[in-house]
Amino acid sequence: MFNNHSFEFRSQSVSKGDYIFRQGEAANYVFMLISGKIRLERHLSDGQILIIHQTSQQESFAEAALFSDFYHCDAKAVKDVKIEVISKNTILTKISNDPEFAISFVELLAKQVQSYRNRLQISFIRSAEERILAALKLGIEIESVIEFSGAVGLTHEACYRSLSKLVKSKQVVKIRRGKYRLAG
Amino acid sequence: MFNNHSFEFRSQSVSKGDYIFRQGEAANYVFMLISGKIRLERHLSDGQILIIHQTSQQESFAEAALFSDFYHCDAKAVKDVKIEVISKNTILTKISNDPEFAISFVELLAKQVQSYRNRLQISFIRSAEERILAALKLGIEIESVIEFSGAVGLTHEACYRSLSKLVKSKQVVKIRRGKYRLAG
DNA sequence: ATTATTATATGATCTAAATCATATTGGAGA
DNA sequence: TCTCCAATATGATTTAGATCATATAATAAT
Repeated sequence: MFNNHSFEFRSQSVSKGDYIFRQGEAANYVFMLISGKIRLERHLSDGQILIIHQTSQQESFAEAALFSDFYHCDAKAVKDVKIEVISKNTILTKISNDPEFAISFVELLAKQVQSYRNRLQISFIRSAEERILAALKLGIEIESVIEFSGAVGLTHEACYRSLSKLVKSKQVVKIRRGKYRLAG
Repeated sequence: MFNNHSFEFRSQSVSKGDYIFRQGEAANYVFMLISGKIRLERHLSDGQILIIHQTSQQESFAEAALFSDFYHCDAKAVKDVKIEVISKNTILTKISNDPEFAISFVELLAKQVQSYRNRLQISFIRSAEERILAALKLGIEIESVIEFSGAVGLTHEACYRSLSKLVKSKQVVKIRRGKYRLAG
């Protein structure tokens, strides 16, 4: 969404495995992912890591930090990434001065709200198989079972087991090791 | 947030138990709750009902429908409510023309995103007691255990049991029948 | 005032996912 | 090529929450 708008930003490269920002740091910037893959993750008190969001799309992230003093999660480069770093002030000014931008920004956030509602909904499904099916129907992809298990809130063992059952019952197709898709 | 802005809206009363809109209906309006209490709920395939959101605050709801053709949940009056009904067009125009409104609307949505991330996070906590504690720390209130169980994704039986343990271990205080608060 | 209904509450049992264990596979890197 | 390591995969066991059942208290309805 930032494509159509001129910005004062600086480009930055981050190597795979490195962090773009960490939970608790002062939140001064919003980011635009240009290439690669990033993951937003949060550490739970019991050591579990929750994947808040993950994308390799050209999209912004950490917009929720606009009105927050610090980041509430880690942003990690899952692959080598190129990002654009935009100061919070720049965006707030643009929302005020550029109506078209304001609308598209509101749209972005409204869609995020819906997407979180969907994820919340699937997290309430008790059966592992049903939960995995629901996640796939929502468009959550399985490129790695361990990653996926973090996204749906199941152990990876439960995911492996359920996936193999779903494959047997022909509801899911196994593309290759660790990679699955909805059947049909 | 709509208080400071002049709007063309119509006021409407809805009796307890009635619906303001239903899942699947054409989404033409955003709403502002003036008084009473509303609940947004979604029906899961297994019959479970997920409470998406619930509030008696003076706040807007169904903003996510701004860019959606139909509502994705039911809006139910938990108590008798007074609401203001605002057409989607009105709001979109206002975002374009009123920079101050645009910023506060973005803020509203950004906070909602954070709030859903928080709820998603607690829904991934496996221990019922820890989950309930986390929910209380997030400010989710227990005015009714059955309501609360829907909000945190546990059965009401599990909630009753965990709450009584938490009261015994002095981490939670029972105010009265069905009403609990964090200790301290 | 009496009945009906719903929320609260707790006990007994079941079950499915978590946990723990172990084996295998495939890829990264020396 | 060989070694190492992380991801995949599945088996055995445990356990906590779901489910089913029942009782009681509070509220609403008549």
